[in-house]
Amino acid sequence: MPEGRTLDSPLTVPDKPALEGLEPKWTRRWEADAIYRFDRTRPRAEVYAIDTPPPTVSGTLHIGHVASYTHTDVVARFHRMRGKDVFYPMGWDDNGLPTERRVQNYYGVRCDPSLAYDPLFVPPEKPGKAPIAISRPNFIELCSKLTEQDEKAFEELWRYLGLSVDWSMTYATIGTRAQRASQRAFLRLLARGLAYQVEAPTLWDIDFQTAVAQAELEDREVAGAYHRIRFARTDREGAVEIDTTRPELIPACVALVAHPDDDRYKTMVGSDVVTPLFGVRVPVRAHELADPDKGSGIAMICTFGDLTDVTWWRELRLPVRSVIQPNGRLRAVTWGVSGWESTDPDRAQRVYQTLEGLTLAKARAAIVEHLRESGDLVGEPRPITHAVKFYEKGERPLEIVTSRQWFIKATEFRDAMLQRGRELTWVPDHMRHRYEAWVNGLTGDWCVSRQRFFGVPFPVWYPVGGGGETDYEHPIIPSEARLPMDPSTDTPDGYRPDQRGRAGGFRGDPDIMDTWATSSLSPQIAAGWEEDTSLFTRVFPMDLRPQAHDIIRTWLFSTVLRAHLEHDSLPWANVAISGWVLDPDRKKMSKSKGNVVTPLALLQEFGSDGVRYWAASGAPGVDTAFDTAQMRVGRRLAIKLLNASKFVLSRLEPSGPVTQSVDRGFLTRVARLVGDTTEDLEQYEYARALDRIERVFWAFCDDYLELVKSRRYGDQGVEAASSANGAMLVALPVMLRLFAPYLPFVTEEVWSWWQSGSVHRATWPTRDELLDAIGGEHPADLETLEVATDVLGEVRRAKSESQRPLKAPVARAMIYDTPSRLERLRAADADLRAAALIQTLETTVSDRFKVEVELAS
RNA sequence: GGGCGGUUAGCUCAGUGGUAGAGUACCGGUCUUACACACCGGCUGUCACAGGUUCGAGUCCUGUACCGCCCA
Repeated sequence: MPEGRTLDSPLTVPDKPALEGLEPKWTRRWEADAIYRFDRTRPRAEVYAIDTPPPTVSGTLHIGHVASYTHTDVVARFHRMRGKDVFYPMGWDDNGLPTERRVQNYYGVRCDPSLAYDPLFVPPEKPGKAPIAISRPNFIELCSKLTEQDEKAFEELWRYLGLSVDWSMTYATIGTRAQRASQRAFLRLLARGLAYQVEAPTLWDIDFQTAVAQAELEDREVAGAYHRIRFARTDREGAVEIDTTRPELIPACVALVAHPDDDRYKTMVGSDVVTPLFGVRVPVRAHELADPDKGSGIAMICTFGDLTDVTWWRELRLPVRSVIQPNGRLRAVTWGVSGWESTDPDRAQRVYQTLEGLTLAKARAAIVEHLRESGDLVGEPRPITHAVKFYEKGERPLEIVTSRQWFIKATEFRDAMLQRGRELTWVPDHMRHRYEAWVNGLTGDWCVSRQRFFGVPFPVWYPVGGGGETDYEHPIIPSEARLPMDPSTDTPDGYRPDQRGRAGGFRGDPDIMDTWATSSLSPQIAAGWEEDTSLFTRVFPMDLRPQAHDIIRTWLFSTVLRAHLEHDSLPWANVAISGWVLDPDRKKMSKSKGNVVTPLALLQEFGSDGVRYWAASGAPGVDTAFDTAQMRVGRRLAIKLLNASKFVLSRLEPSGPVTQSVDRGFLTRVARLVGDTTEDLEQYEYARALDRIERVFWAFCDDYLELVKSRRYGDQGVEAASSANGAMLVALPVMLRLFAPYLPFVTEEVWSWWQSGSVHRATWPTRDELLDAIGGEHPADLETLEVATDVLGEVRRAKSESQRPLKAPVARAMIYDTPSRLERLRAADADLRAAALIQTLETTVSDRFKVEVELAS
């Protein structure tokens, strides 16, 4: 043994080491020994806190999750071994639409908030054909029940993968703590005027029947058609022709608009035209957003056909004439009354009656027929494809519906958000552009209310006036001590439960918060904001937010905003963006494409370490190809670690100071490796670090061990053998610790053969511990090792090309090389001869390296 | 339309100014007492294209093409 080193515990090396069974064995031990438990006595400076993404439990964990959570776990394990107390909790994102949809399908139910709670309700074994209507409390019960099951399955998978999460710190976004934090944060924003409620045109999904935020939009190219339609002029004879893709909104038309510089329409601006079929006088107006190149260059403004209509309506101060209901059907209208004036109310009514109650698509077809009959349709509709806004989870285009919604102020903090983005360290750096583009493109405040059921309720009631009307202007706010609360079941102070909905009583806000309104507080929820101050001051603001790039505009942005508003700080110092896992056709893995690979079978086939190896080869921010071949390589690496370790530990005596050149050379190489990988990992370059470690390890197995094999058995005497064994016993535990963040199972297994404690609580190796063993760097000895390895390779090639076994003896080997390299080689002479079975070794000075090999017959 | 990233061996990817690399696949060899779930060796390139800077460019600059993503 090297001086000062003793065996920690007796050797227990299996005869045939194997990977099978390591996952259950070690996950149980880690849990029992609380290896990953956060120590809440350490000061902030000694803590590394991670804001783990809470996965959506009603979805499925796919191989993409495995990849990105592995990246974070490698970083967490590195910092833990560096001596940091790692705060690494898991969260479950269980509230919101995905869960509602899953519950609806799983149990065959739908939520009807008008129903009363049925304490005896039991869902059917199998979902029936027609969904059963159940009360909101019953529905929420089912949501909670199902998410609980899902969370268990998720946790098992994460444990099997080897995530070093502290499972005692787990939170759920529908949990009590999350509800309390969300409601408290909301009430504080409300008190400061940063949250407000307003009745305004809002993006609306007609299938989910809820408002949707800008961040949840996506453009999709869909088929449509331009319809050219005549509007009668009033300033003179004739008509003006407009192009629209939405003729069904003619009854909602409030104006026409052209570009102010468009000579075709300049003289018309200010005059009125009359809508076809409905005979409504509407003005012609001018606005820069009218595109002269689009259609006929003059457009119809409806309330509301799209977001540009909203802009025109607001800036041109136009009236509202709304026909779209929240369910996407045309509502009833009485023509001729105030706001619905018509030059021919009877005709308008007659036409409109055929449209009322129809879906928008059917109304469009019907109105085109009317226009054809009346001669107001010019030519036939011309098919086009155009970008239409959809809710990212929706199937039909979004509509714009005027409704009362809660907003959190965002646009006025644009500059502050840009500044926060600059303060953040982004890995990789270029991802900051995504954030900046989003912040610069903000068009409005953040709509946070949703007309759904399974989520955090808005903690407000409203007084009900004498006539039964709701007084939205004077919300009743609970004290923070009452949180979390549900205004649909809780009663405000000073009221009785039976006053709910009655004149002079109260009414609860029916909405719930957007899921991002809760998960934007994930650092606060996990850190025990205002509930566990001792924890909070140790972990907030956190060190790292790991996440994928597709939710920079939602989760990342909203978290930065909330921390800025509530704490006047960043929520974390660093953000690491992971890429996606692509299938072999370079397509993103997604459920809808049907190319999702479920992880458990892979973990079982290749071992968690094998899959983690593949995952950790994907650099931050870079998309990774799904590749089982890489997992197989990882599995081989893990097996190699078992066998090489077994070899090293198979003969510990004699063991002593590292005195031989080849040994010192190799430890010099390992010392450099430790320095390089430590730097890499500090910068989240875990993939590059793994590549380096792996290279040195394979060189250790293929070349170094082969060179010293005979010496360690005593062929060159006791001191030389002691040096070999001593060096191996220094190198092995260093390499095990370097691999530990990547391959937690196999490294722990090997560590347990002769060390006490967990490798995952061992100290990250340092250059100094290696250099202490050899008295500083030995570059000359490293060169000795390199030249010996080069020669060994040449001899192997000669044997291979002669189709002889590697154990075939070499009668004579002539080495051509520079004087200095030949000089270095002398220190490895005996090792090289033994490893390559060279009988006579000769050298010739040359400026070009070459080996001539004469095999013994 | 604006922006970001990418394009290197059949495949997956390293490579930030100094002689093009690794793994894998493929081909051939070896049952060498840590490992046949192994080992050894070989083969594989207009570094997308066109200009430019430089003694020297896969690497820096300009432009083009294609792929992916983000934002309109």
